[in-house]
Amino acid sequence: MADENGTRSGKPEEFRKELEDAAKSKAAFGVKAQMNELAKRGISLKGRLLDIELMHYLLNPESDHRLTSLAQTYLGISLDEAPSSDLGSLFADDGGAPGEADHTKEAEAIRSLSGVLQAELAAAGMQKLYDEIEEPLISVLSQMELTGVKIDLSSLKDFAESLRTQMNAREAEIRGYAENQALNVSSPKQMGEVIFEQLKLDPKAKKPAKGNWPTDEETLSELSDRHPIIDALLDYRGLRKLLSTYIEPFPQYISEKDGRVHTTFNQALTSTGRLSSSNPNLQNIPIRTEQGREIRKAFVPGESGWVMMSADYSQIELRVMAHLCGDEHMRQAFREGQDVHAATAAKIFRKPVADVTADDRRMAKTANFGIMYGISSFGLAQRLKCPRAVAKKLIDDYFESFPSIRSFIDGTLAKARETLYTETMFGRRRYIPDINSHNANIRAIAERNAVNAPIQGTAADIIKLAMIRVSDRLQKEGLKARMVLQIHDELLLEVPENEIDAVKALLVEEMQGVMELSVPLTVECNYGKTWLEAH
DNA sequence: GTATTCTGG
DNA sequence: TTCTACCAGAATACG
Repeated sequence: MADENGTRSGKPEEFRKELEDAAKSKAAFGVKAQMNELAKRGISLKGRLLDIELMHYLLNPESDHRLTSLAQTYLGISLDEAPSSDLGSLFADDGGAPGEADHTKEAEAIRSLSGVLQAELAAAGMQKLYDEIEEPLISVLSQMELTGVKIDLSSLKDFAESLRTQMNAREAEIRGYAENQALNVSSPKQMGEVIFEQLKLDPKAKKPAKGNWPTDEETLSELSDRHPIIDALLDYRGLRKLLSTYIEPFPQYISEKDGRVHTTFNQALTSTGRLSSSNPNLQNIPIRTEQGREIRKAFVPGESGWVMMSADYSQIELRVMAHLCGDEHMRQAFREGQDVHAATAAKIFRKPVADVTADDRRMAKTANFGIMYGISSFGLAQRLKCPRAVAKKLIDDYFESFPSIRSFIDGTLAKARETLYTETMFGRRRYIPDINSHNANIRAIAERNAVNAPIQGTAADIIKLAMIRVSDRLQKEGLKARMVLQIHDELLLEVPENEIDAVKALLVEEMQGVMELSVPLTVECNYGKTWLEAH
């Protein structure tokens, strides 16, 4: 941050004026964090935001974006480590305030880099992606981070106590079975030895050459008939996870100023263009188990008379794939609002939809996801717990039923081999340097990444654009409702009761209308007193 | 610091 | 012969 005197102008008031001057471009490294700090001091950063970290993230999402590396690579100059967070670097467009001579070397580097990287973006066809998606998203995310979300800890107290009691009982039970009161039940190494060496629950299992016995859920659930220690351990782990990850850490994240939790949305991190969330991660709050869902009940509106509202894209990645490959059968299924996994099953098993069994559907659903992730017959067999030959037949039938999906995959791979990158509908790139590797395993991983990145990345582009549109609309219409979280295909808002209808309509309209695909983008929107009820 | 495990999309 | 579905973050054990 700038010191109290301002670093560029003589007086703090002049500095504020420049920061809030929409006609002045601001270049910086990591604009969102600086925007947050300014906002806390009542200063609203305006004007073009040339974030060199974000620009470089677009140029190559998986590379190192540190300022020192960028200065070295693009300018050939060495900067000191531990860069200052001095806002003196914010000004891009002129020589600084009158009479100001001592620009830091770092600020000069940032200024130069902003020009160089903009040119690189234009050359790569990603100027619009920056200008129309990532740059406007900075202030949307800044606002979401500053707003935070209310987590009602008092509502979790009794639940936490109950979990602790259950967990302690399970721990004692496990130590009893193992006849070892010193056993660390949380140690996979120790539990592996108890299960496979002491109790010998799987006589066929061979000790791994290196490392420990595997004790993950998938392995253990196979053995649950053999001894009650298995279910006790799985139960213990589930309880412990909830307590140690989703309940006990939260008090430390609650701000003393507003009593809310403020996550950080990382905008320049993932390989595909998704956001991530950290400190705390609010994108992996449990929902699948009954006890896990209790946690979502604690996510509540900050004011009485408000509700939580959730709007999520239905099957967005599968729709993106249907659009990208142009498969007529899959597109038709979506257009007609069919159950797409059931429709897939009908096609690959060559039977009417009415005859599709739950098991047919489950296999087709697994296959659909598998295709998007660049499946192998071995991988599909493992997931379906079926013979590899059966899985291979399923994949063959799948591609025979959806030949355009195979063409899409082949075309994507061919282009990647040629250019060494793939791109989303919006031109976002992911480089695939190993696509021509002579090592089959490395090449296979690269191919899976190449197939998945345009699908996952296009979905990420779509929801980012929707966030910008929703934020604009809320502001233009003078609504008090505010976005608080994004969870990849879902937006969570808190909304005053008298705005419910307006916000619901606005969300559906903006999210569905982000862009026209050859399949409809459908959004489901619900609200309630808690996040759980809104979902 | 790495490995394991589990949470989400 | 080996490995095996994509993208993440956090807590914990252990060397």
